[in-house]
Amino acid sequence: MTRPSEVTRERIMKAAERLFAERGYDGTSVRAIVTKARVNQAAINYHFDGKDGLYREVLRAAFRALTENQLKHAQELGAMSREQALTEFIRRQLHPLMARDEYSRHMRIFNWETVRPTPVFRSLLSEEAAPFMGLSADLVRRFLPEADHRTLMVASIWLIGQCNVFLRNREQLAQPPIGLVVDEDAVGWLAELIGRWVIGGLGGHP
Amino acid sequence: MTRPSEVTRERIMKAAERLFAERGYDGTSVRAIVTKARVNQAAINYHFDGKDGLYREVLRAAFRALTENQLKHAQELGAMSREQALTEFIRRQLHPLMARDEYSRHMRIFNWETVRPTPVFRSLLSEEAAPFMGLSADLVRRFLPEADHRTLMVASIWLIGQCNVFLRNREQLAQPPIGLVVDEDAVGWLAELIGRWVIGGLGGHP
DNA sequence: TTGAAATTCAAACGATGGTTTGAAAATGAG
DNA sequence: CTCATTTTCAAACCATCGTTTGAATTTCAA
Repeated sequence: MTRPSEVTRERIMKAAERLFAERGYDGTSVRAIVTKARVNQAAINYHFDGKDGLYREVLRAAFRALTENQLKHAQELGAMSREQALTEFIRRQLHPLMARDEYSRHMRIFNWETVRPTPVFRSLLSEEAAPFMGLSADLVRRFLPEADHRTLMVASIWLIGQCNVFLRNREQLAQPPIGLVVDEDAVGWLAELIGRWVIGGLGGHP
Repeated sequence: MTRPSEVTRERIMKAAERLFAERGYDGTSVRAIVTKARVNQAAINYHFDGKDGLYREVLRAAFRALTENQLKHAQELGAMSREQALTEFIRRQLHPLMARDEYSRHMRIFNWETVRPTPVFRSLLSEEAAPFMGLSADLVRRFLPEADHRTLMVASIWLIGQCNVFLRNREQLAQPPIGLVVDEDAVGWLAELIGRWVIGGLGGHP
């Protein structure tokens, strides 16, 4: 059974996630959230102990969903050639380019955090970023088996960052004078292209 | 002679630049600005016609300084080998890693804009981004002389984005569990490393 | 020195922010 | 059904926000 309190909680979370992603923490008012969620003004304080508490909850949920989604397909990469695995990893990173889905909403919330990290985010990152970093490191190690720890780490970060420009500036890039519109087909093409460059850079055989 | 109005204007600009970079537009109040600048409350409205006008001014100044700084050294790149030029370009991009200087403050203001671009920024970008993109495109073209327009453009964007992860997440990366602290020497090392990967990816000879 | 223009200032304004309140309504175990 | 608990609600509260006001002060050409 879904207790009535659960449905308003869920409504608030959903509305808040969208608004936080769109306008950031400072940019969204609790009044905007309760209006979008069609709940009472005081509901946020009752259920989440204030705007801060709600944001913390939204952030945790986004983080969990995001890492789960990436790690879920981690084992598949092990079965591929290193070149295939790397291209697949990149393709998955580029996925938010295709649609304004839940996934890309979570990414947006994270983007706000990279500009000015909240303490919640900092701890979340230091506690749970390891598996994701590890995934990238595993991919890189197959190309640089003899690299020292520091180089390997930098390479992992570098790999993670390969798609960021395209993700972060999607809207700007779509407009003149660039005009780079990316549909489903184009994502595959883009992943291939970036994949080839990354593989070449790491000394693979594209 | 420096008119008295000029010094308060300058004080406001300076304080505002720092605060906007640190906390973003929504996160900084005009009261915080006037306190930091040690000017009267109404000064912002008198000199800049409101918070919006001040922000516009700060943004324009940051943009101008940033592009000038890159384009000023553009011609030097032409005299180098393509590999040298590309590494130098990357080193220059990594420059803000070294110190909390004016340059990195401008970068931060831009980072806020990439999350949620203001109309001012949009127009600024569409009007004046061309030369900077062109610089990147020139570098890339020396490696991909036969690439079509679309590929060349994507490659240019890709090149510009190579250093973003390190710049944007500097604070986080410096902390555990990564612990990537970057001093002046390390920037050179990092530029070499990234340079080699990019060159390799574009089919050069690292 | 004079006087009009430019600039500074303290105070207040209206709007919006997050949060609190106390009562009303809904819920569900006994 | 009963009644204690949980949940919703409209209204108000208080702080902060960006901006305005009108007078005081400073500036500088005449």
